[in-house]
Amino acid sequence: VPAGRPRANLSTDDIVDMALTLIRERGVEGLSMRQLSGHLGASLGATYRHLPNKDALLEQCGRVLFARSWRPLDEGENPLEWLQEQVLSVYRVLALHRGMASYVVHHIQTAAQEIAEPVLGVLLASGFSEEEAVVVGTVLTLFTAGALLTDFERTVAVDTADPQSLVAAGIAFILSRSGKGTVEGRP
Amino acid sequence: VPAGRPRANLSTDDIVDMALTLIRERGVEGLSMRQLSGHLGASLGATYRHLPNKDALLEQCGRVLFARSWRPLDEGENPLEWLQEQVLSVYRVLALHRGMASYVVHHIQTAAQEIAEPVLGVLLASGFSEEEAVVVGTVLTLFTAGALLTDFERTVAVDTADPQSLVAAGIAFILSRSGKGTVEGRP
DNA sequence: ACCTGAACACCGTTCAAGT
DNA sequence: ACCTGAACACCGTTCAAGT
Repeated sequence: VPAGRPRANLSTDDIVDMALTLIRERGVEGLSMRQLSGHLGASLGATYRHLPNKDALLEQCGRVLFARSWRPLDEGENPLEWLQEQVLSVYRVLALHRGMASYVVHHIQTAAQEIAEPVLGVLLASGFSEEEAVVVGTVLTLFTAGALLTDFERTVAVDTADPQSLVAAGIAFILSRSGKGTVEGRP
Repeated sequence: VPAGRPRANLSTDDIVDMALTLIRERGVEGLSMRQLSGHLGASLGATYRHLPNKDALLEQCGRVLFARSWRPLDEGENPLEWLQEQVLSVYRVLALHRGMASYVVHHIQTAAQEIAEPVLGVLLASGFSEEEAVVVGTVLTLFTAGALLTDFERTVAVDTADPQSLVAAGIAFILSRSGKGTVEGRP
């Protein structure tokens, strides 16, 4: 615990920001409530007055990381390109915060509806049946989760291509199957 | 720690088996080296003489769970049906051992080559290009990993269908895209 | 009213001391 | 030679005592 003078005006945001900084440096595994409080110049009790426990802290960190890396769909934008960009964006943020994947994935699953609607729109418009579209949504979500959770850079097809283009190719493949030719553009 | 008389002839297999029993009852989170040793009727030091640390224990547990649920491809069997069966088999074992997914996924990724070869064979034979086949393999692996790691029963399309048929539908979808009609049977 | 930090009940891991 | 379990250096969490 580094030197720290007592400190008032500690906010929950300060705590979460500092936690994310420490996670970037040492991973989630290396984060302790004592060390965190020390870096904030606050006491252990002061930190616990803002958060009921460590798990709640990590949940909030996950939410913040997701919010930072997630851009909502612009009107008129191609939902498939948008989705591809979002997955890679989340992927990059997670690569910098070891151990946070499972906390961020939770928010991705929460955002599943936000994702599903525009994507299903395009799929239906390009020839998928409604039943198929649901399956495609599931495959997309779980593929994304798998890519984010497995640290697959080290384990899947390391020599073939860089991870980003592999993820991009995977998403493109999943979306490329359609009843009437290739999926492109909006409805 | 329950009553336990001192014990000789402690084997690594005994330790791993007992660890898996305790994990089945209370999850990985609830497993401690002290409690494990107590249930084995052994001392903490005795347990550590068989394993360098807790992580090594969990790695071995993951390997054992994988071996238990994995059946190699029979000669003459349809690789795609086999793969589908294997994914569901691993899924079921993991549902019984909370928190072990990440340890078992490691072995699935190790087995990726064993999976990839026969599956790619079928895909190539049914019209995929070699390049596409690599992508399909990646999608399959990451989809599977995602399904196993996210506890998706609770978060994805809960109302639509049971998890098993969703996984099955996902795998079927991924494999259904081919250059010349539906993928079926062996080459 | 707010904050502190010692105290509690645990961890994983080690290793001097016993047999 | 093998085993034990107290000891060490940590945890997350609480709450009496201070200001």
